[in-house]
Amino acid sequence: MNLEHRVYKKLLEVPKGKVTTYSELAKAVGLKNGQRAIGRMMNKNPYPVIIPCHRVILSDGKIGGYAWGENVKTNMLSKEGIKIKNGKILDADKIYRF
DNA sequence: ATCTGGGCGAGCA
DNA sequence: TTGCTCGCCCAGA
Repeated sequence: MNLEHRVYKKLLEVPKGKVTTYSELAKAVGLKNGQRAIGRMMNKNPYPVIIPCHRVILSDGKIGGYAWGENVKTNMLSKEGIKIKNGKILDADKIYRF
């Protein structure tokens, strides 16, 4: 199982209604400062439907980018119960920690 | 609030 | 194989 799959699997641990950060995810798979690497993997996500890559946000609470459009990402999160304001989540406690 | 350098890994020449 | 670019970033100043 390569790094990408480990990342995807970790991401699947994040329950609906919660989100995680690139930083947390990176550390969870053993990367100290591989946040950008995580982002790249999400961008090249081979399973856009089964992998909830929209549940990954920036460590400062901002939504960040998204291959299909940041607005799409924002909408999806809203439907899952995450409150978003000006591109940032309101409830920091919604962030899932591994 | 803005800028900056650092950082990791996949893809392609 | 080596080298370089790019991407949904981060922490510090």
